Amino acid sequence: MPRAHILEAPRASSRITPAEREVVEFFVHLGRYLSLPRSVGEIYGLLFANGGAMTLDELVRQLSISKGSASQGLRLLRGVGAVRVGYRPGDRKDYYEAEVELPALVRGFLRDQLSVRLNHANDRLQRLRDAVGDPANGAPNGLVNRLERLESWNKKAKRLVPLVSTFLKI
Amino acid sequence: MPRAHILEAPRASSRITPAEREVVEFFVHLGRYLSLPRSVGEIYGLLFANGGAMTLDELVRQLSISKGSASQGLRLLRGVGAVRVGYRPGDRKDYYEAEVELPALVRGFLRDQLSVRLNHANDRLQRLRDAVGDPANGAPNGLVNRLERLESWNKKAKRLVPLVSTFLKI
DNA sequence: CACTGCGTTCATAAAAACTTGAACATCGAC
DNA sequence: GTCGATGTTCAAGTTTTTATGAACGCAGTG
Repeated sequence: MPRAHILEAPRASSRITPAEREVVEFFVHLGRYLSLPRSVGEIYGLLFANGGAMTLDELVRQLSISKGSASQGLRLLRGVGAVRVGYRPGDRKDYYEAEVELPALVRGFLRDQLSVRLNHANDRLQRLRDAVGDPANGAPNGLVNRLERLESWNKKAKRLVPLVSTFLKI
Repeated sequence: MPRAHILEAPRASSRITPAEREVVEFFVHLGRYLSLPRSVGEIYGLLFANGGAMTLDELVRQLSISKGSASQGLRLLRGVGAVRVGYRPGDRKDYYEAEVELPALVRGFLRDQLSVRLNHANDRLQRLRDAVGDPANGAPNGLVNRLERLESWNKKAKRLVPLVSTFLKI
């Protein structure tokens, strides 16, 4: 058994700098508004701070998170277009890089999340209005009317999406 | 001890109708996208379905939720402008009513939530950029630059808010 | 073939969010 | 003043979400 160095801290291959820590915390904080897990904010934050491409392994070590968290967090971030994966010839590792262009991010969100949800909500609304229309269900006065109004708002929101896209693409 | 009626369900003073139940479920579902607690969706949903003004007590009974949940949920909903409180002469109860005008709701959200957060984020960003600017903090190459870009996006988002307001006010 | 490096999966542990209910404060009525 | 009705608060219990790490699958390499 080698000599014990009890005061020696667990060694990370490369420690993150105070500046990086600050940026990571900023994105963790920001992520809270979007109900994102802390680990996701940390991963994106470190990739953003670092600027270059990093491997899953580096993220695990430098953030002291588990491989599972890193893998799942990266999947989510890839899913919304917030990180890109890169490859290097003769290297089996995946290299992750933060997408730092807000327009690209928002475009991805509008396209993949918001529009889908608006359509989904519209379907549900139509079915709801029909179900409520049946007199047997005892709908309060004016309810069908209020639901129809909801539908018209939904349509308006759908029209808003491309407007926002245009504005941000500038 | 009175005679037991083991098959008798607990009696609510006035049961909600199937139509109302459907509407409640719709808003619970919708609330999940906004990360709102189930109880909040239920409360808003029932107020929306009902159309009229209801007391905290009625919400508690008809939704079978606790007084605590109802009180806290109503506070949240008041906070974002989704319900209004009304009074009646000679009655100490508060009467709650759903705000069903989307423009009013979104205006409230943009004004009270989004703008505040954008400003908050901007403050944090400026402090972050300054901290990161200090060479002692070991910032990676180009980080200050990326942070400045974030700031410019933040400003762009702020400019977007009135645009959306205008569009929805139509 | 076995072995190793890399990423994913998933049962379980840990943490966070939500709900409950009882205690409390406030306001009028008596 | 006491009493009852009403709404809020908060500690404790419950449920949901997030993190962990061991097991697994897959590709290359030898």
